[in-house]
Amino acid sequence: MSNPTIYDVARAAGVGVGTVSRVLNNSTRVSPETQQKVLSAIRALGFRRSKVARQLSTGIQHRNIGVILPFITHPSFVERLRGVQLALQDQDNDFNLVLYNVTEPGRFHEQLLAIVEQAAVDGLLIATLNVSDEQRALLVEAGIPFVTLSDGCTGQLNCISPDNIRGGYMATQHLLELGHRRIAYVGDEFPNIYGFPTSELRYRGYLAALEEYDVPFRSEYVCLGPHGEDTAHRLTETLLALPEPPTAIFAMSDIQAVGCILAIRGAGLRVPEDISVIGFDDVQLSRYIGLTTIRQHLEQSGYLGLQLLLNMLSTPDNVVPRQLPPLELVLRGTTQPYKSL
Amino acid sequence: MSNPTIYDVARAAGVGVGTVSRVLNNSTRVSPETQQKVLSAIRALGFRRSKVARQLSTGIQHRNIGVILPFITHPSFVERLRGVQLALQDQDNDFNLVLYNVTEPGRFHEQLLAIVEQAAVDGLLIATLNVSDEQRALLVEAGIPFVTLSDGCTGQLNCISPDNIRGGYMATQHLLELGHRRIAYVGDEFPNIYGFPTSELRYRGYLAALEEYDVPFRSEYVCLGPHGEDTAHRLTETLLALPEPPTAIFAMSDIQAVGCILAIRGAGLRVPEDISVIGFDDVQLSRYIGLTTIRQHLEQSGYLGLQLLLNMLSTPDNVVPRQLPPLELVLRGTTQPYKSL
DNA sequence: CTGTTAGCGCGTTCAC
DNA sequence: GTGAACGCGCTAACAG
Repeated sequence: MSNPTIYDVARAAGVGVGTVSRVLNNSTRVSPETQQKVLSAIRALGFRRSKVARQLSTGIQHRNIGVILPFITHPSFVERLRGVQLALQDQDNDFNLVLYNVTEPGRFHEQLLAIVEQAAVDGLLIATLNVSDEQRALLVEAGIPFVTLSDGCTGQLNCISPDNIRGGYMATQHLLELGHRRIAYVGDEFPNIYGFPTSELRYRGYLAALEEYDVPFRSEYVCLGPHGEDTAHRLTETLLALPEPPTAIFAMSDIQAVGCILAIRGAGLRVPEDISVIGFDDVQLSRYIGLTTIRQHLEQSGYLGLQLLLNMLSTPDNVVPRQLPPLELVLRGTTQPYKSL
Repeated sequence: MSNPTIYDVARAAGVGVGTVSRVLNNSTRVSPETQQKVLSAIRALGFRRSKVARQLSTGIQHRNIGVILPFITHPSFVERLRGVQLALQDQDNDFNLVLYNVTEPGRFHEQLLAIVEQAAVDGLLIATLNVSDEQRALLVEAGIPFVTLSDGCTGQLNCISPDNIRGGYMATQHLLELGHRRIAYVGDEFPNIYGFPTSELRYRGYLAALEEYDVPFRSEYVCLGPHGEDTAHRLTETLLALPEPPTAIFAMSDIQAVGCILAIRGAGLRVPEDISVIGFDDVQLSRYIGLTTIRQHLEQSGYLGLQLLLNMLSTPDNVVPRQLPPLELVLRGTTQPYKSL
């Protein structure tokens, strides 16, 4: 029932295993006739040589680095992946890139367990997923170096993370400096389903900026919901229906900002003339639609993350920390100074 | 110099290999003291158990399906990958997704060779890359089932491909029906660096449509260059500088269409009032910027391709062909009827 | 040219 | 509870 081995092939062809191995490896020292015999035996049995046995025997192990991320529709994963890929190619080492997709938040732990159990990976990059202490310990114990691209890690060496609080502050500050006082926040509910606190952190920056500018907090201006353009669209509609709607919106991601903009336009209003909108991330899309946003260097984070991981893999005793460039305010066309009507 | 094995650990801890194996697998039947001895020996030696040996021994091989594609900045790879991922998750089988990135066209063959040599993969999805007969034979001989997401395969069972000629025809026809007669084609030089004939096929559709509508072909309206938004931008500028510039542009991809639009706007003209633009692909971006385009169901093609591959893997004797939905004209805001000035 | 044999590193029976 | 021996499927070195 199990797959045929070279022994089966050898028997079927009436030769020794060595010969089978030789034709498999295109060794020249095989007579054409026996080669044919072996070849047809291989075909007849549907033989396929075992990768693992081969690797064990040759000692040639190609190593895998795994990237595990929630494969959500969000474009940010692409940008990070691009960076990962770039780092991999720069180093020119023969690591395979194995992609693990977390479809449901609940399955992350299960998948992590499987990865550890199978020893499937030599190093792991964990993107946009919250790693519990227990999970950290699991990986450490298994001897699998890992780097997280989390949004809320605080000064851990093996984590690449932007300063989300500061980013939230910067976005809100920009709006405040433009004279806006009725500023809404549209973001993910927190903690979000994957357990990362991105939205909360950016929200805290939002609060801090409001306080700094002595602008009273208004709970009706805070709209939280599941991540996505559609949700942001709906939330914005409720915002617009308010007796005193906001004059500016800080969306916690560019995709959500798009939802906001579409909702505003759908209500017959203009961006930025009637309402200013600022996003967060600076994904590629934002360039094309001219969205003002906070650039968090997503590609860089993937790049640095993988570079760090490779560093941990090659010289564990000499791991040099990596630093993300500071967040930048990218001015484009969706914000403008507040004008009273 | 080589990595320590359980034998080394056993010797260092003064126990047998069996015991080491037991603590490794959390077998309960180990006394706490010996467990500690083993554990510290493991730590001292920096032991990490071999993945391959373990797999060989347990017989638990997890299978890999490889996806090889040019990891260009082009967003279409993302869409296909999303489809691939979806198919993988729908089947709920424990295949690992291994990503191979072709950075330089010349390296594709080399990478393919490596994949075959290492038997790294149980099935291969080859996206947007031209596979020579020699390479096909290589894969067949190695017993690696593969599916291509090529742009120019003609009725092969293991290929998912849109009808690019027809797509080119549809795009051009749309422009012609709107009354345009001065229609430019902006596309990749062909064959492009990766050897696939996409641009040429769509161009042939363009020609066919022109002929059908008795519109004389004008070579100055055909602008070819390396793929990318920037190139399209430049090419469009030369188009606009023509004594008699086109009134409509068919760009062979959405990204290039974006380049065209930006160039047109940069010249102080409007889209579609002054010049109509139609793209090809219907990537996500196009929805946001309201680009009229030909939808080629990229995600679907990834989905169907992987589904087909899994089908070939599980029941090689009963491979059912897959069919891509027909191309669709997606009307958005970048084309309008021709108006003479 | 070809058959035989000894590992590759680990899990897993067996006896002890 | 623990050590020794065998086998996973294949390669490579050694005889013939």
